[in-house]
Amino acid sequence: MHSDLVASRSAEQKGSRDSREPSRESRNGSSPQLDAVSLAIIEQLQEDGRRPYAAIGKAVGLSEAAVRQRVQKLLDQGVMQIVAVTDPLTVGFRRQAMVGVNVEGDVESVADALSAMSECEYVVMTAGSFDLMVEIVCEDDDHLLDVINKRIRAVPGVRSTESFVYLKLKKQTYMWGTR
Amino acid sequence: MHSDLVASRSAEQKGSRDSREPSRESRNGSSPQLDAVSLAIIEQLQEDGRRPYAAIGKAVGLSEAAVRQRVQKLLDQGVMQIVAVTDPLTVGFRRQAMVGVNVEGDVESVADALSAMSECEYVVMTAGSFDLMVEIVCEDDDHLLDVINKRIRAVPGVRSTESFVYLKLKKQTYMWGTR
DNA sequence: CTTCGATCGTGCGGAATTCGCAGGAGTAGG
DNA sequence: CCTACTCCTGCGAATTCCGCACGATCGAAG
Repeated sequence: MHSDLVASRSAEQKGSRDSREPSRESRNGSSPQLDAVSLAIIEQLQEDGRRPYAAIGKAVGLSEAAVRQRVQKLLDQGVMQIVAVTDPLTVGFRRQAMVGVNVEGDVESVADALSAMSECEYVVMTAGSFDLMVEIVCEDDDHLLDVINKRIRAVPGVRSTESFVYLKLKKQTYMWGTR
Repeated sequence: MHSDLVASRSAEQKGSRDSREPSRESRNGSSPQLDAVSLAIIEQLQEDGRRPYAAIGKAVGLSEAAVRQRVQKLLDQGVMQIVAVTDPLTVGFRRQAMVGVNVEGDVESVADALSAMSECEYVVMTAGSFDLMVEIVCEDDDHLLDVINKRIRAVPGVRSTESFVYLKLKKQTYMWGTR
């Protein structure tokens, strides 16, 4: 697939539209319209976030400078972030949990309130028997208890919560592009 | 805090043990025993996965080469990975869901089976009304339906599942160290 | 049809970073 | 004391990053 991109480069470049046309319409109203080349760049960086721009350029058929500019734009737009990820349990956070939340009233405002809490690492609005799913990372049991019972339940609009304490993280991947 | 580390460097270096002693005992039996310096390095890379080694070294009080060697070891050991992360909805995966799974028999073997599926991005064993929580990423509704009803439920030992389809991702962070 | 402005890619040279390797220092065990 | 091992440092050399000027394409306006 990389060779495909490379091989078609010159044709693309002088073609009228090439593969840079938006791959899909925006659904959120704020989707920054990614083309195939940016997707390929993201895919490269999902394999290795420190891969040199020149190597990425060779893989996707762009110059080093062009890759650099695209990556910078993707970062600026917030489409992508390049970070180190770990298993929190390994790094000293002893308690982690997924919390299902039921809301009365405006779900989004509750989601915003929870997002503002540093212990909430992941907040998503869902359809199903929970309105929100929230992943929280804590230092110990006391901290966990405090966050769930004092902080989350104190948010106006939170009707009820159900907690799932993590026992063991089995898989964590970020390479959707590469399958 | 950075200045603390930097200031105490020379003392640490000639001290008998310095801050490099393991911060916590291993709980999993396979935890590679991280010291304070490695934690600080991870923290730097959680802010920016492409930060130069020299800059990290200045922040944690190590030479560029030492940081490089430590980062390489952390990557080799699988303690940390440096990757690009995105909101899958932005990158063209239109359906995403959290699935709670109830298991009869060996939970871990079911977790392994689910981990082997490329659509399962995140698999964790939990305590609570689900034995497993699985996050899945799909291209569209058909794909999602297929994964949940055909693939996940076909795994031996899966008793029941409950799905929470993602409506909107509100927060996604990886900076536990920096708070 | 031409021009203007904006976007995007390329090439280049200098600065900065990464890389590999040869020590030095501390520790544990015999 | 000596060896083996681990971890850090310092230093050239190769590579990469970065800023910038220029060319090409496209849409809109004149």
